[in-house]
Amino acid sequence: MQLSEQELRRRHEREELQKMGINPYPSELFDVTATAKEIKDNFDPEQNNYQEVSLAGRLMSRRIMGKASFAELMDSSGRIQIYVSRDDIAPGENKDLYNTVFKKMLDIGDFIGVKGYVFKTQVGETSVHVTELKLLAKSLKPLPIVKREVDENGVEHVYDAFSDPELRYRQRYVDLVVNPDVRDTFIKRTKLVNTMREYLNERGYLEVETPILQPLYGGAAARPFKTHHNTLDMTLYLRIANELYLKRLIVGGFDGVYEFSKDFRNEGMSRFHNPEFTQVELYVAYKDYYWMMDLVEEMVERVAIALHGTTEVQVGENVINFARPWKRFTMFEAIQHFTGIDISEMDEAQLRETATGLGIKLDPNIGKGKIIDEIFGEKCEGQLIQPTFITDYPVEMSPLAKKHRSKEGLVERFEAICNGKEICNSFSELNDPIDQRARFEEQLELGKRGDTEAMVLDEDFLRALEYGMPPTAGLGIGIDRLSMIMTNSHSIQDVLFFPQMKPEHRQDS
RNA sequence: GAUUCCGUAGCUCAGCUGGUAGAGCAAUACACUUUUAAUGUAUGGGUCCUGGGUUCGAAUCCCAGCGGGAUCACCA
Repeated sequence: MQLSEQELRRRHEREELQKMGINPYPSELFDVTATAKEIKDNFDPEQNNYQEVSLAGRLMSRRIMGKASFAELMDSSGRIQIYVSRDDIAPGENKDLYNTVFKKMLDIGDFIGVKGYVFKTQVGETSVHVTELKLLAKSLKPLPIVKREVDENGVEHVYDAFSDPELRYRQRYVDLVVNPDVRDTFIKRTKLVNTMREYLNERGYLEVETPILQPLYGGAAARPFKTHHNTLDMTLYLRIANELYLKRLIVGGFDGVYEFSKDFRNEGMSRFHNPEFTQVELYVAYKDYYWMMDLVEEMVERVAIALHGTTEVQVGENVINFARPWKRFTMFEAIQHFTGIDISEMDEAQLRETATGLGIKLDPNIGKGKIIDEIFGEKCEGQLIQPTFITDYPVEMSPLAKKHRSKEGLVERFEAICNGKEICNSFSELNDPIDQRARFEEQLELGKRGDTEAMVLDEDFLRALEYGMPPTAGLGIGIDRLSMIMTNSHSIQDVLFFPQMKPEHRQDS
């Protein structure tokens, strides 16, 4: 590995510091008493508070003016200016700590700890006047230098942004250091999950864990990742959904269970798809899908408020309002609304003709349900910007959902669509074991005809249903998708710390 | 998977119809004790993604590969 000039110099400095008796990586704790944000929010020159503070972080910029310097220290809360004067940090005869260590041996990116008192400079910048300075960890690679200036109109200008997407995703640690927005996005993501978890816990539902390594995959239409257990000498699959295990727990007598889970699907990648992604799935006994719509509205509204303080969220060009109640359309109503065509009474041939007439290209092998889904996907979904529930899906698309209580050929299912994309999927769960077996068998037929995403028959799940499962409402929410909307992110890679990428260098195998 | 654009200094980018590499920031040296994209002067820093080809000569043109972005298709 060829080292750059700057890397060689920093390595040299590391050695020089050691020769001076300064450990560039000391072990002992550094007692932090304040953060940058806390000081900037609360310092008041009249109260003369924060006169003995201790804080730690990365050195992010330096402006050396001879015997005194200004620098920026960045901790987890943000940046604060520090003022370092030679005679304050090195009061005796020996000025090495300032002249040599601070001015020459320290670099942007190094972790330092400082003690001192807070004051405001002549231009009014809250700053820490440093009386003691200690190196906490030497940085050997130069960080990208991103400069920001706020002009007289309060508009921020960014210079030399660290913007190369490849570098940002591959070296997320660097992205996080120099791009504060990235940090905010991920804090919001965690807050989103926490808000949901609190909501579900308040209602008494039990957070559980179910297997990721499964002998049979199920609960969704997707191609799985396959792996192998050596001792058992058997094939295992990484889960594509949690549904079938969570329903087993409802059979077992829990009234409400949920799981935040990483799921894995061996499919294409795009700005909406990563091979591993996060869902929350919830199953509640004795409820139906109407009840679940109310829950989704309430929970997602609460997430929006928790993240933004309001139900309104800017997403791209649109302002999306998550305030309850959301619009509700059956799939047929939505299609009629956006195309003017009532397809509710059509047979397969009429549907095919209608779809073709709307300019939709259809695979000749697909059946009635799939055609309806195609029409909806092409003509409706993208136009649904404000959160909207779409209900009552064709039975062919939903092998785990209960048949509609009154509408032939449909199931009791809904999706919430927002910003033209699905954010959740839910149904009254199918609990008739005979019907469930028939639906699995239809899936097997699809599989035989070459559908690589068809479900497999899970005998143990059927056995569980035969013991009896109460009427149950189930829900899945894509956490990554919802995070994208809630943080106004264009790509799923922006809401995953470490999105999947090809290896940087091809590995010779 | 398809189409298309991109890959040059630590970062952001110039580099024309081919003549052997530039800027700003960062770095180094000096000056400067309330600056803030600090400033001034000077200096160093490159596998031009990789491998072939054309040519007297390739960052530039051609071919192949690697990596990435965008859009589209499948899917959450």
